[in-house]
Amino acid sequence: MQPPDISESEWAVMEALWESAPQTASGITKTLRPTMNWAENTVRTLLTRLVDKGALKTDENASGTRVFSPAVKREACVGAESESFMQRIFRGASKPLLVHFAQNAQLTPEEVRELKKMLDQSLKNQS
Amino acid sequence: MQPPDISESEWAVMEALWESAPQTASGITKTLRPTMNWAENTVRTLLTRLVDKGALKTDENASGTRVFSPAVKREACVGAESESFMQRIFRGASKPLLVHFAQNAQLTPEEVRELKKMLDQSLKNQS
DNA sequence: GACGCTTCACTACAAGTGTCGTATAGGGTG
DNA sequence: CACCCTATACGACACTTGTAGTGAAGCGTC
Repeated sequence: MQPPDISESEWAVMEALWESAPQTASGITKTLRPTMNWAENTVRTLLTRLVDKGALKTDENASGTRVFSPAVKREACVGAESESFMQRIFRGASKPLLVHFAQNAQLTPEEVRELKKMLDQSLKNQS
Repeated sequence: MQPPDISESEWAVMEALWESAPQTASGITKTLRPTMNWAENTVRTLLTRLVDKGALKTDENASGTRVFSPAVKREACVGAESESFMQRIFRGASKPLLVHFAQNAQLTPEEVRELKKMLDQSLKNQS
């Protein structure tokens, strides 16, 4: 049940559905129209592939049209992607990664405060 | 001069060269042998592709054999990859990303201290 | 000068991606 | 009923990636 591998375009589709589900194919197309300017068939292909991969599940709505919903949690996918990204670029060392993002992120003082709190928390939970 | 897109296998090759350059094709193959168990031709293909992409440059050593060196800095590539990763997964918001990694990274108290310092620094440099 | 190893340029080929187009089937409308 | 629109399934096609194999070219040796 590990989150499947989700490609970049597919990710956009997943986002739309994590945001609001279930949706029909044409609904999703409309949702995505402003950002990705895809033909409906493109979206449908992505949907089919995502269903194949087990990332989405389908059902029928009242009028008998197929609707899609996520079958995997966003957090799980984010976690998996992050992990593989970290392996790839930082060979598993999270510190340099955090350093990189800490240096390059434009954070507000507020966010910095929050993050520092999180870091402390992470120490405690580690036990 | 933007860092080109470097695939996963290609990263392994780049890492070897960032670690020590210049190297010959067979040298790199030997360097990588323990981790990736690739045929020399596989490595050569990756090298050719990386040269095509402009990520590597070549020269000849004393004995007339071709040697490869990085044409792009590791930091630049890490930055580019991180940026595109962040766009893809976090839609540009660095905070949730940092939150994610801060929560999931197993950091030592030492590292936490260091990171908190970095975060403070990043605020100052921002101005 | 024929032979064998190293180097290198080409070619190969299956999966996965990005982007659709076509063809078909079912339902609502005049 | 004839027609049109929507929904769905399938096919298509070029490009990238992973992972090599083949064949020629150069040089060190017997």
